Amino acid sequence: MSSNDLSFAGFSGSPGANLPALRGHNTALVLGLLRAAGEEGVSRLELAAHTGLTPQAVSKITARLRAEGLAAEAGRRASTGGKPATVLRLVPGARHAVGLHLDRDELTAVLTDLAGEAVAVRRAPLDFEAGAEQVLTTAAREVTALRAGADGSPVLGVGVACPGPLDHTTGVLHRVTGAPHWDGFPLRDALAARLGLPVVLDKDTNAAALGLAQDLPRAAGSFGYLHLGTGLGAGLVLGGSLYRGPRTGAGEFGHQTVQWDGPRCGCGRRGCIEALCLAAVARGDLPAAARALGVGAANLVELLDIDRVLLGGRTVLDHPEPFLDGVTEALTDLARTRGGTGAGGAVPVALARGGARAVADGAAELVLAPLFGARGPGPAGGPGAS
Amino acid sequence: MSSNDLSFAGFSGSPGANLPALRGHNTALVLGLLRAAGEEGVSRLELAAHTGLTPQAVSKITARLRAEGLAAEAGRRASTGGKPATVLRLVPGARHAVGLHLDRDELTAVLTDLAGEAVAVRRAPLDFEAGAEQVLTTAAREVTALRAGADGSPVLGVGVACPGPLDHTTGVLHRVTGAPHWDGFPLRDALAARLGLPVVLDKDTNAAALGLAQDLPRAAGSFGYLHLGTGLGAGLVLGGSLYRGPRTGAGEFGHQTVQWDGPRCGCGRRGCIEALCLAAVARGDLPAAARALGVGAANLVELLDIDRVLLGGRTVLDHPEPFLDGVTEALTDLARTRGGTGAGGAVPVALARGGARAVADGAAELVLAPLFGARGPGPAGGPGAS
DNA sequence: TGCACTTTGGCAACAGCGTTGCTTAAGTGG
DNA sequence: CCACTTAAGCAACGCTGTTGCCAAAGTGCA
Repeated sequence: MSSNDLSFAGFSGSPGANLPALRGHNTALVLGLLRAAGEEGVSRLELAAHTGLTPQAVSKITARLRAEGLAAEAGRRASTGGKPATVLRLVPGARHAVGLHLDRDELTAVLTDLAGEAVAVRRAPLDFEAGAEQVLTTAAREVTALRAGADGSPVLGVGVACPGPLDHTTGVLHRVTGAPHWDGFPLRDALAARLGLPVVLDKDTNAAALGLAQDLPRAAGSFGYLHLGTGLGAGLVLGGSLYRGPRTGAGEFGHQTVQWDGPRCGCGRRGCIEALCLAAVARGDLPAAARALGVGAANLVELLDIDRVLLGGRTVLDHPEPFLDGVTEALTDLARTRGGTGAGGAVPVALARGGARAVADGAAELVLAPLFGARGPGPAGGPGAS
Repeated sequence: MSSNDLSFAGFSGSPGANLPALRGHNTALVLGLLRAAGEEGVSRLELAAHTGLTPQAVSKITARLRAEGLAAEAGRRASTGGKPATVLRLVPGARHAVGLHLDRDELTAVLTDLAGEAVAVRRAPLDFEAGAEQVLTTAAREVTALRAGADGSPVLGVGVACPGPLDHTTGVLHRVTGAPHWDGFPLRDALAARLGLPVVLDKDTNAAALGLAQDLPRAAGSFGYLHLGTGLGAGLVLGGSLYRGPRTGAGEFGHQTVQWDGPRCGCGRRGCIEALCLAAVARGDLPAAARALGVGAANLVELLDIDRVLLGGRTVLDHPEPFLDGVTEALTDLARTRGGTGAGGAVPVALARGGARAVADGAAELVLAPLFGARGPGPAGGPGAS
């Protein structure tokens, strides 16, 4: 593997797996564990235990990673009665990625290392509705400026996060509210052509959720990220991996009906969370907005059995407490009615890490995440070994 | 591989993949395509095209399957200018599985072949609340009686579908409403010990959804199965595979709030779909019940971007039309507000195939599905090759 | 009737994956 | 000083899908 070609993860496209795909899968798995270990590092034997591979296989894989500069030895552990274990660590600076958050009025761009840490940030005013040409020019300028910070190491690609509906698989925008001329525009390919870099496009909420997923302890986690800004949306991480749905339409949380005989929403129907929430925010009644959000969060938790709810978006970030309190109360109430299923207790609510930069950081993760293993949900379930 | 050991699908447990796992993965993939092809069969080259494997690899895999009796040659295609293709078909009778539906007042047991077709059905009255001993005895008796129908071919295992909350991974029941003594009972292991067969336990709605998933054209499908009987629940198939959530809690659809200031539900909260729905059914107003169901279905479609809604359960099966009409109307209304995203049109609604036996058929699928490939959602998405 | 062509599928040799068996490295503890 | 334990590498190996080549079995035109 040389320079920019980091297409691990195999299994892309056709489902059949051959030897290169298998190698890619295991390599990505090991890289993912190295990343999760962070500064502390991991020993080869620990990697073997976590992956289920033999120590010898891990030795070969890590030897390749070291040869490519992606991993390095970093001291030793204290002995436990025998030869002390050699600690391996990810070399974060070996590759970089760019995350681009195109919001309605502002562009945020970050250059991150392999660990997902931002090493440079740029902001610029943006009029998203002004049209493709202007946006592309601004975006290309900012990305080019950031690339200098990579300091020689390859930039793997650019992750782009946008508001409106869009198709992740094709990289095409759909009728963005307030900017109809964007409908059908192949933003991904257009930007890729300008930059000469791979580009991945996704919704802002999905990018943020993907970024937040990297903080979770293990791959098994499921959570919902609720983003309340000028609108209300959600990103869903199920079984450790981002769930986009067949048309990148999953996470349309704002128009969930929670009061079917309620006030009419801009979408034409009644009692949508977004309408209830934003109306309450407009009249300054944040607790009421939080209650509406809480009802939706409870529905989400109940329907998808998720482990955690994270809140973000400008409106929440401006006044976090009332929202945290309101949603916590709704979920506590839910837990009470469910009677505590053993491990019981309410599903925890927290503020999403990253603040205003959460989306841009997550956008970079659109490029990085595939390198570290897809961590999809397992098989539909097999016969228990009786 | 001999007799009962059909543990394909590899990748179970630890995520690291070795050669046996790879072989299992591809074998399951081919078996899945053979099953999907049904009576028509598939040629080796078609299998190669669908899996992305080379024709030679497919030849080796199918040769093994034929040696094991799981596949057979079945005539030839018409020539297209060269040597006519040999058609391969699954041999449905090579293995069997048992599906067990334990409802509150009745037991339904089916013996199915590899294709999932029922070859024998038994029903027996059951008092689920009477206690474990009685239920186990009845279940063991019925399964034993069915096994005779397998006629020498190995029975792979027993899939068991129950109402209440339970844990699929451990096979343990949780506080079933009306039968507190079941709480914590290890039904899977107890039944496996009696029968000497592998047992898989899951919720009735999950089993039904898994069964219905086999009818879908391709692996990519996502749908929600809404089951309205004595209660209201759902089974979610996302990206072609059943989504259970971390604690087998996903699909708790009945207590979704759709009218947060509505009438109080038995669960303690207000405006749950189940309460609204069942109240309407009780007073004979099926259109109103359907409207409530429709609001929930629209929420589901919007949140998870699913392709299809299927309805089932006794209450729906008794009078399908009003429910189909009501839910269709709700989804048509939703599609109108969304403005038709290109391929547009409303998400289709249909009655679940299988009628009263849908759950039992699906229970058998708990055993069969792992043999045919897990078909989980793909990686979180990689950089498009610019 | 014959021959060129196309398509299907198997045989044999091969590269490369993780595994196994064994050896070396580098500590602890009596 | 030596037995013991733990970590990690070397070499040989089994098995995977792949590649190159060839036989089988049709069509279609001369």
